[in-house]
Amino acid sequence: MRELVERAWAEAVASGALPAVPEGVEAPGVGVARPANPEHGDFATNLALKLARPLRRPPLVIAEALAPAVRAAGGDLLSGVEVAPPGFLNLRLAPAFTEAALDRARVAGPAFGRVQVERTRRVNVEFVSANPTGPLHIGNARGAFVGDLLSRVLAAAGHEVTREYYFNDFGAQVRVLGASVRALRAGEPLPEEAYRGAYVADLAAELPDEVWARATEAGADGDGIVGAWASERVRAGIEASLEHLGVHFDVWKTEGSLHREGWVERAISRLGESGHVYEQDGAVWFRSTAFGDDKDRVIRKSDGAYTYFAADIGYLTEKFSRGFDHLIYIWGADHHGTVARVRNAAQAMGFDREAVQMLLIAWVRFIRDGVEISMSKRSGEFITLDELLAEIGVDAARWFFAARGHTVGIDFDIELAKKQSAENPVYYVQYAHARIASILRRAAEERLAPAASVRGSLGRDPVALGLAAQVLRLPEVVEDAAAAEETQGLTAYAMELATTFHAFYRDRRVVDAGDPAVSAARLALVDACRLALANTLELMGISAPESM
RNA sequence: GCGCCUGUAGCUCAGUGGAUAGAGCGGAUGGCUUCGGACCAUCAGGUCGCGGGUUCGAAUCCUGCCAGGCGCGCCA
Repeated sequence: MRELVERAWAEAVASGALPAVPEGVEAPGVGVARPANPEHGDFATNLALKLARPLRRPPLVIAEALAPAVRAAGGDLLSGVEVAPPGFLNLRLAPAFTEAALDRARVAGPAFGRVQVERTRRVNVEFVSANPTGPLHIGNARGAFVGDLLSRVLAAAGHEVTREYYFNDFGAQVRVLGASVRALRAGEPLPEEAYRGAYVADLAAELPDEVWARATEAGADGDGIVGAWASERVRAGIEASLEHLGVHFDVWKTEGSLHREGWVERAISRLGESGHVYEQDGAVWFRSTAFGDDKDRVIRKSDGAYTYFAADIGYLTEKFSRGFDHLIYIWGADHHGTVARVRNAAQAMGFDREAVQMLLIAWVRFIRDGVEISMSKRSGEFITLDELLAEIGVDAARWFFAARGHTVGIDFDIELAKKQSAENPVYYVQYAHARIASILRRAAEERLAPAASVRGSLGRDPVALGLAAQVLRLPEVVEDAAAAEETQGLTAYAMELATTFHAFYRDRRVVDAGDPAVSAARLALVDACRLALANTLELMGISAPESM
């Protein structure tokens, strides 16, 4: 539709109906919106308002001049082009076009709503990335859902998406976990800094004798041996939890592998080639200030060990070497201080810093009985993701996070969520889907089937056309969601579509054995609606039940 | 102190340059002998944190305040 208006604009200029935008003045972008008010048509463009300034003419005059060109460009696609003060052009779709589009949507089936954006990318989405020292807890929930939701949306827009989980498989945390398990197994008191959750006791009980023997033999190094076993055990549990949420990772990457395979060393020398690496006080530094950071950053400590940041830059080069042209990191908001240094390093190594993007996920305060739940893996006081989802359900949780922007802090009242779950909007949408499925079953009993094509059969019914128009918005909703890297548009759309359907159901009888022609057309329409609901829910990883 | 994020209905949140600022929950009232009442309809509820500015037009952009969160390590 935007293209159509742009084409009309170009032709209006070519034919002399409108003056061209003067040299040196930036031409405005064409905005096409879906008016909230049905009287304003199916689409509206503000082009005339935008052109008022550069052309130095009143918007209404421009709109009048533009209207015939839009009419001509629209051909039989548009049934109406109206000028409305203060200078909007309101466009109305021809029923025949809507009918044809609906037919195409039904043929596309599960692919309806998937789009192919002009510039597709190979995208790496790294998320969760919690170190395997304990089960995922509710603090990890938001990142897991946001990363998965975003991955689904990007894939639906035609991008090639790889979901990646990064974790540390050696180092202090893993040794502490090992020491904790070891102490419990030996019946010794836990070290001061130990992990204390019930899962630690479970691990101690499950520790194979063979590992235990090797650890005992190794003495002090035994913590690492037990830790390696325990962290892999925990990691597998994390993977199982995530799969249970419908979150599947394509790649599990360890920090250790980056060191072993030389990525860290190579990245540092590559960084050195840019001249932004220096030594001071026995440590190796990256001159991050050269790119606007407020201080330089240590890559290798004076004791010879690499910092976490060193692994970050090694990982950057490793990711780019795999051919990704867009790296997305889903990080907790508390990591925002590290954003600049990583992007700076990417730039210094000659990568496009714009291709490296961090999405900072704001904090979620989990509240039960009016009290915030504090979480600490060390103390063992936390609620696992599995426990949370057993309480409120995967579908409700996914909806909850999909409906909110990732930058806003959220209060998640668990009791309230449970109490409201029966009234959760997600069930409203699922109900609409189940209701349509029920209608289709009922129709089959009456020996009525959806029409193969709705051509010529909806055109005179504004209620049917209204539902069809709502159904046909899906591809544009997906495109917008992918472009904005946001999912709230999907939940809003699903709600509106369900509402429109329920109103249609109230006003129009679908299954009517006395009028098979109308029934067939309406069955086709509601089936298309069911398809749009199912595809939208699928995009969010939410089930679309046939009955409930 | 500096940096980033947030502030919209009683609650939880959408809306980031357009037409009368929306939804869900909660509240009030009404609606099936007929395709699923987990539904529908109507009503109440707003200084869009506050003040300036830009614009034909600002919740949206700029700026100064106020409030809350997070960060500012040779930790990870």
